Amino acid sequence: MRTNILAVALQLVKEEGWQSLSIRKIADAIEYSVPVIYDHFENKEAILFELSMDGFRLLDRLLEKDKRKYANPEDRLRAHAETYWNFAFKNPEYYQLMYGLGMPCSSPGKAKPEFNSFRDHIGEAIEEIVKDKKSSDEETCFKIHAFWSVLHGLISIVMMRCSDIDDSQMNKKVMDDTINAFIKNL
Amino acid sequence: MRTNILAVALQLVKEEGWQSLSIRKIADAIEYSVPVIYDHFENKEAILFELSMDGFRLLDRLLEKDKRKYANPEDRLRAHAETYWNFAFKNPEYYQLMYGLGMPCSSPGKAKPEFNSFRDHIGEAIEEIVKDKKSSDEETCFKIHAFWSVLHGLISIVMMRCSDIDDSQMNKKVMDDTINAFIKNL
DNA sequence: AGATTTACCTAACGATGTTAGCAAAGGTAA
DNA sequence: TTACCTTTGCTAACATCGTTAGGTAAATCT
Repeated sequence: MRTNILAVALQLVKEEGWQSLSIRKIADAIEYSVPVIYDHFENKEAILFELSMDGFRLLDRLLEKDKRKYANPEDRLRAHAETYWNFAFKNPEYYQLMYGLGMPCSSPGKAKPEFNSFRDHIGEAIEEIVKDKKSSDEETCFKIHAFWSVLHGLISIVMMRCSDIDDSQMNKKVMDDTINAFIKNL
Repeated sequence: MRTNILAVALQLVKEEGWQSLSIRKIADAIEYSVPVIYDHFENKEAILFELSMDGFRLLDRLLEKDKRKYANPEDRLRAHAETYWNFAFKNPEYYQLMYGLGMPCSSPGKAKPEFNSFRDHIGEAIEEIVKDKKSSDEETCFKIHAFWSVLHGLISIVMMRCSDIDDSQMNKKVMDDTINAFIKNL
């Protein structure tokens, strides 16, 4: 039942967006009355939270794959960036929910470890890359933060249709260029 | 009246955030009944839209000041970045509304010219910087896009409390470092 | 059989955005 | 003055939302 509620909610969101998701629509879709939903979730936010966790877990699984595939930290970092990008545009509902894009944000974020999954993965790779170079912990931390921000900025601007570049291939190319420049400067 | 509605709405948002802004609260605050608001705005979204325009205009005015102050394009680009950053954190309500951070987004963005004000300003500066170097129009366009994305990513991650860095001075330093690296690579 | 727990529903509460329709006030023309 | 019309504002309602109180009927346990 719990699983069914989450699945149906996600389906509705894929069809009509976060804005139009309501408890009543979920109830209709699972063919039960409204209060049944409250037997399984404290409130609507709890449903969104659980869905966002699903998103983080899905992303984490993809990043783990990269880790197993690429021993070289630079290759791995590139793969992580690509994975992050693809995840965002294959699952925009998840990405919007996870980072509060264009919707009331469920997550102050810092609370849950899943939230930092991407940060941790690119952190590992970046630390390995800068290991040799004499880079302070603080500098490394900054670089990790900056790398994530760049990616998130590129993705969210495209996702919110703020980009003046329509072609998605081109937008991807902008990311590749930026990532390359970033890695060169590590 | 129209002006008053907008002013009161902004005030309410500053006090309690976008989530809790309602037509009825606005009506209470201006000491009129609810339908009066609909004499001046088609709906709630129109109010948000108008407020976001105010935000874009305010930002534009600050960027224009930079333009008058800095003739050197590199200095100007740095100033624009700083202005953008400061604007975001002095007016988080505006920034959130303008780019749909943690709230239902009113703007598909591309429609309004005000939306591209920042893009245009940094675009001018960047074009002037890369003028000498043999850089295609497309490459320049990409660089503009990337520069904006980097800034937006840094700002929005900090604003949504996704950053693991608490100190705002440090977050600013991350931006400065990133901007420096970016400019060096132009 | 009787008691209790489970599964589920109807119906409501309060808040939201939005609108229909009315009342009072003031100006204009006869 | 009287008749009209526009302006200005309101009350009251509608539909939708998240949420919950309380009830019913079946299933389970003692």
